[in-house]
Amino acid sequence: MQETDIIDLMMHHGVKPTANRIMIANAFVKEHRPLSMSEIETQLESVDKSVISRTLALFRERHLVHVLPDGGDGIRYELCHSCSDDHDDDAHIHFYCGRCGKTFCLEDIPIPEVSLPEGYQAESVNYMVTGLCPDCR
Amino acid sequence: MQETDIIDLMMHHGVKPTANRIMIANAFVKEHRPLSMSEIETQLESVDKSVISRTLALFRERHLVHVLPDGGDGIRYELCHSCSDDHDDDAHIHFYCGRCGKTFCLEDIPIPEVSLPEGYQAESVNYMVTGLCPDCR
DNA sequence: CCGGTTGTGCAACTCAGTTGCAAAAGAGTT
DNA sequence: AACTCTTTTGCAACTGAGTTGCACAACCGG
Repeated sequence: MQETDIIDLMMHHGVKPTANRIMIANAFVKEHRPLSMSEIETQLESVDKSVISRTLALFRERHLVHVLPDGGDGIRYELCHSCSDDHDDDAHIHFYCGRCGKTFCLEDIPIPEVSLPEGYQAESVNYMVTGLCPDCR
Repeated sequence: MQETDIIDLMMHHGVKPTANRIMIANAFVKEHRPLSMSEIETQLESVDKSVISRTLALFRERHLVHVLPDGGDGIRYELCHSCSDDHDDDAHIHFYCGRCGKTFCLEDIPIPEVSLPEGYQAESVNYMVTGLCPDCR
């Protein structure tokens, strides 16, 4: 993805593309995997954590990123590709490596569906496999 | 499950059954769903949070509970039923209600398996559906 | 150039969870 | 029971991730 594409994406979601925001969005493109706030903080030393916090909140509100549970204990943000501007859609499984702590998207693997018991109404599904990634095996 | 069973379970996992620990384990039996630390804190006002913290760490180490991501942003602990004393096993899906914030075990629904790409080595799988529970619909 | 809106950087704050430590409770021995 | 050693408990202090308040800077339309 080019930087111009990112800017387009942000505009399309009603987010003004400032320098900080572009850097943060670029971090997702560069790593190509869901990032935690602290990972972004480490990667972008020059950007204050308050800016990162507020930017992620904004991105989330505008459906530019969505949230998924970290394999460890927190949450991660993933750049939306197929999400519309008012609805999140994230249909692939994720893999959390217990050694390096990274989370990967396995984009080719759709989440298998299940049928819920009477009364439960699903909105979204998260499928997370924990184990060792190719680099850490 | 009777209180004597809980004590047996604890003994079997090498955990000395003190009054506090029995109360904490009972909370899981009573609620019959994964609990967060703060939920336990609320339910057992008389038990100090440091005791809860240390007890959960111990339970976890001895495979009496295992951990799963909270649908929200933290983690929850679930009493192991089928886990051996040195290995966790948790093969059913979970449901997180976005309104009341509770997490439910759907014990009858096994997690559908997927085949991972070359190089990824799975250890455990978590399948979490978010939505509205029967009480909150 | 001006005035209003939006974004930024710093410091202060919050809150869940953890840790240090001394007192209390247990368990085994004589 | 008295003694000693180990484990658990309760309190207070600490920690760290994340958020918020606020003044200043950047931006934008007229």
